Amino acid sequence: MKKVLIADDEQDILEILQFNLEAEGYLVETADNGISAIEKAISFCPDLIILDVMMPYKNGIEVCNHLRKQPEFKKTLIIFLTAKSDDSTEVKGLESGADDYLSKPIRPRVLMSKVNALFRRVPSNEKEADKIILGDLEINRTAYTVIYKGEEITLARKEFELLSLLASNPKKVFLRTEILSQIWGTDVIVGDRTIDVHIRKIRQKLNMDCIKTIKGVGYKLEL
Amino acid sequence: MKKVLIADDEQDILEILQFNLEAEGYLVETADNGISAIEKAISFCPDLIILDVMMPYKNGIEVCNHLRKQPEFKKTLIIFLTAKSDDSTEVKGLESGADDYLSKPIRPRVLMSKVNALFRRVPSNEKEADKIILGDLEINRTAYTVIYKGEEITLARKEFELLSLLASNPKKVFLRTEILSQIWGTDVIVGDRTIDVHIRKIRQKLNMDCIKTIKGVGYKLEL
DNA sequence: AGGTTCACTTAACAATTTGATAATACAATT
DNA sequence: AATTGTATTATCAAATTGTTAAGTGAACCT
Repeated sequence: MKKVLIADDEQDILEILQFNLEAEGYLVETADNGISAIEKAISFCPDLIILDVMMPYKNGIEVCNHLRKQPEFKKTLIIFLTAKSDDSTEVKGLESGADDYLSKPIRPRVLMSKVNALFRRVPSNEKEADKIILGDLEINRTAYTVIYKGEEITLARKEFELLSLLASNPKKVFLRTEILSQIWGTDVIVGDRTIDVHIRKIRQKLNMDCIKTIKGVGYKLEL
Repeated sequence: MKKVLIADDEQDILEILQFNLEAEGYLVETADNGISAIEKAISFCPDLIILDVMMPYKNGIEVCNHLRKQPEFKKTLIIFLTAKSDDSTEVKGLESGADDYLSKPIRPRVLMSKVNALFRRVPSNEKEADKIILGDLEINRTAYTVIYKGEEITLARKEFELLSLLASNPKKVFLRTEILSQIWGTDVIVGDRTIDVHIRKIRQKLNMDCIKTIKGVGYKLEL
């Protein structure tokens, strides 16, 4: 059963949405401000978050930006809700990583269609996809753990994501540009040595040598 | 590079969309009616189709329904475009399997945000390891490996690219100028003996003699 | 607030790999 | 034998990556 978090400061909107979503079989929680939305998102782990743009304490876009930084919310669906229907807000919303945008007044049937359309795109088989086992190496993306040769090793976020990426397609050579855009995103600019340093830390922490360097090309994982 | 098909009967809309999409690096084709949209979809295999709802011969929703029945369009992204902004059309559109809905007038920046947001959700179908197998020689461009007579041999970047190039079209004679422009690019100028030296290294490392020299012309791979 | 810790980034330099060239040797053709 | 084109080898410069240490800023904890 899919979980939906709705954040809006207007009580009646919360009720309408909750009613409609529950009627379609979704599990719903609500929040009435930005701070509480973040807290509930963390505790509730929803599959979809519907965010009003204008809310007390933290507006929807800020909430979205904050959440998208956390790896566990990278894949969560986010829909914005707003009365404002000017371009720049919409663009800002979508660029902060939202999946859709809906302007008030809310038309429940339209909303439901959108919600269903979004869920159609997201494969629900998360359990298998989140665990990668390669010989001595076991990566659990949900639990955020790495076990190498029976030993559990704690990796920092970037290290973890980097190793995950390489492990997601072992033997494939990932170009440095590929790694950058996958892990750092296209708009962040980091120095040349950043990737190397993370690679080094992984090699060091896991005491492994199966991350191969292909000079002038990139890195690959090979057990 | 992602491919986008736009179908609309208004020429100016086609142009605006095409311009904006191409500016972001998409490959664009257009159609100006429903029938032609279906034909182009089949021949062009786009990753995204933008459909005007109101078009001659077959409207957008009919096109969408038709395409969604074909297995090869199950995963294709579809966005509707329309002047009508009544609920029932929107709902019908989304329920016929579209991924999003955009009402005219088109605001290019909003459209681009939506397009980008959708593509973010659909992981680009990682190509299967592209391999070239020629008798005893196996070149894996994804893993960046060469296996010759069962033995894995490490080649430097230029060597690898050079061998790949020759293997990409065995028996074809590659002119020296061709090799230069393919591997070194047009703006880099290198001396006359550079290619020879790399060819020699490959022959040496692989201990092979199937790179034939055609004096005064170029090289070819022949097993 | 103030201080501490930690992840992340950058800088600086060392180590390594690589690619290009020159010099020379060889082979084929005229 | 002279000419033209290619192979071989050694050498050096350039490009690339590895490593260490230090700086930065956010989160956390009094």
